Amino acid sequence: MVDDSTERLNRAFAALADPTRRDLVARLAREDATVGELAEPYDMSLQAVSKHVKVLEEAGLVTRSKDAQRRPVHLDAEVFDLMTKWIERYRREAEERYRRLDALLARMADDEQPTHTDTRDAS
Amino acid sequence: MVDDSTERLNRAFAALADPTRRDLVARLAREDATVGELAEPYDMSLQAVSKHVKVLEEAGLVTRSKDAQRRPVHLDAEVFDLMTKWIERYRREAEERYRRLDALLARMADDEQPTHTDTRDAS
DNA sequence: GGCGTTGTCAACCTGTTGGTTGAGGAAGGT
DNA sequence: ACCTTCCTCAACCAACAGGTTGACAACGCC
Repeated sequence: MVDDSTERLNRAFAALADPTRRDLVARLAREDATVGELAEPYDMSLQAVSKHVKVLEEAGLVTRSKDAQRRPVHLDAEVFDLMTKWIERYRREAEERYRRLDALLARMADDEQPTHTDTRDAS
Repeated sequence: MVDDSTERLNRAFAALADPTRRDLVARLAREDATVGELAEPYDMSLQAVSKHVKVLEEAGLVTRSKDAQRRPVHLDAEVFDLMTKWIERYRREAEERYRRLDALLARMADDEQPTHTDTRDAS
């Protein structure tokens, strides 16, 4: 058991790494659509688009009504949360650290300010 | 020209699709590190980690001081913004649409509410 | 200059991805 | 019952990704 969210993030990020799939997501954000409708604008076989949709589905980004024949694809935004939370966590950590580094550098600059250098050993 | 940010998003999402690379990012969020330090905890050759770092670098997620020999890897959070903006944009669109759909359904339910069906034409 | 440390480059292997074509399954219309 | 529409499945292919090992480049230290 490799931590379930790890696998979900793997799939989610991989799914969005493809520009065609990002475009599908962008369009599905506006309205549900069938595979046929989704395929129309691309210079690509229907089967290829079907595969892309399958990837999105396995990534949990998209669901399909069991409706059959006309089975519209629907965007499920939940996994997005997982991704943004991951990203934001480390972005904040990095920025926080950067902020602290900045403060440290500022303090060091202050310590250098006095022209008479302090040579005493602090121990 | 395929829109520069498309290519950047391709690389960024692809980079984070790998759990080892996400772990590298997580560690680099806390502190800069050399390739050797980064490689230590993994059951994987140094060369493999070096490749991962290169992928992160080409994705713009990480920079290296030209320092040479001891060339610490440093997390650059800027690309994160691009990703979260992309994700949040479509998540919001989807949620907005969902909200509107909900409202529509609520209205339809209201129209059915009265037991005495109103047959007058509203025109 | 020679040596250890640190990291990259190159070649190679294997599995996966993104596309193709061809065949076929499942529902609805007539 | 049959046709059409919509979609998936299967086989195949080229390209890429993630790992390996081996060679070697760049720098700091004696």
